[in-house]
Amino acid sequence: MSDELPPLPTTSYAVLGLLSFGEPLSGYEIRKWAENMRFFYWPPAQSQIYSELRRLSERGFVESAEVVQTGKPDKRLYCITPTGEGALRVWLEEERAEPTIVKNSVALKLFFGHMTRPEVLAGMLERFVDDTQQMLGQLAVVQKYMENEPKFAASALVTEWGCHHYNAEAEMTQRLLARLRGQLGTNADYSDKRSER
Amino acid sequence: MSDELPPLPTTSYAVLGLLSFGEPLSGYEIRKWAENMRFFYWPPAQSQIYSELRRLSERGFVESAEVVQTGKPDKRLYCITPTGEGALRVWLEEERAEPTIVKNSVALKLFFGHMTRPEVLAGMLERFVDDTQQMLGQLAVVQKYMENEPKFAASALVTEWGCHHYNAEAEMTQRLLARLRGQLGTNADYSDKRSER
DNA sequence: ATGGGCATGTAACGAGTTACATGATTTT
DNA sequence: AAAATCATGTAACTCGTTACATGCCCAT
Repeated sequence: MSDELPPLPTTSYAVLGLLSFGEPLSGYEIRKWAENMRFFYWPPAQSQIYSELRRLSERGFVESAEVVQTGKPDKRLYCITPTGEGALRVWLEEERAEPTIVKNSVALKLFFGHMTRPEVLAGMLERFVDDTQQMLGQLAVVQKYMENEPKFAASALVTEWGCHHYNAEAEMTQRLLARLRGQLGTNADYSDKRSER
Repeated sequence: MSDELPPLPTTSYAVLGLLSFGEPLSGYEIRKWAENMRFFYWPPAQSQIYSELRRLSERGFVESAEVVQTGKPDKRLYCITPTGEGALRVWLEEERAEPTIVKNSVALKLFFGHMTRPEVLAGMLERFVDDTQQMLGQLAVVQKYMENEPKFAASALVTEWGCHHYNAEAEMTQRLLARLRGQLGTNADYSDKRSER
């Protein structure tokens, strides 16, 4: 009667999903996988991964094959259970997806651009382009790893999508930057800085 | 000595920044503005806006011109102070920007696509394209409001950037969808569903 | 011997959401 | 008469991060 467990947050399913590829993984390994997904889904902190695994375990969605010692420190490997697979499938098939969350502080700062000098904004956008291209390079590595592995067919679709995404982002930002530089001289708001000296 | 206040989270600056355009705003009005920024910065819950305003007020970054009654319920208008403007400028000019956070649960679900049928994934992506186009329409309204207002010159740059962004997103997702549909028949993993009936 | 990678976990905190509470005015 | 909009706020909670604690192995 009182067994209406609250729904799990998306982050739990992200952890659960990583165990659905067949291999048992430790918390530590899950963390590394999750980091490769940061391009489209922000990974939880290391400590949260361990607590998610405990919660998933309480629900019977994962099981820990007991501690393995490979000469290294103790290592607790987790497997997804049939119950867990069922729960994952139910989640995957839910009609209503929650909205995509974006927190782009560069965009936010540019939005308040009237409070600072255009050169500051330009520098910020330059760094953003650099960062985006770096992300792109890192994503390309992940993608190369996944394409041609049939197990990761769908996953590779996502990383490829991500490549296009960050590519487009970098290009759009560069165009924006060019426009911003073009306005540097002509903008009435800031042209008085010329007369300052 | 002990006055090392902890740095404010980005969300605080989002609220503070909205008061930097000159007009005093109430919590309620800030909420509406923040919602127009959801395209590039996820807005805090209504209740959090009020608590951020209290925190900002404690730091002397904003001041509340006392309660105004326009026939309607009480309305507390907040203004940014010179101290607040200084703090905002310092934040805007910080060299190291924090990373952009993305939580795209559609991408996440597609990443685990091996656990469900391609038709489910296709339906999901279709809905995502629809949602993206709807976002685009809403953003266009905001953008129209801001362009040509000199006060919002920088802000309009962001909304325009956002338009390109969501446009690109919709197109990329449609291409992805086409590819997914193309694989529906040829993929060995799922071709056995044909023999099911 | 120093630093980095492997490996797990706890405690305290801060960020952020949900649900609730209230009540007037305007629109349908 | 009902619903939406305006308007503010509290309490309880969950989500998620940071910092700390531990300790081994491996490479430089």
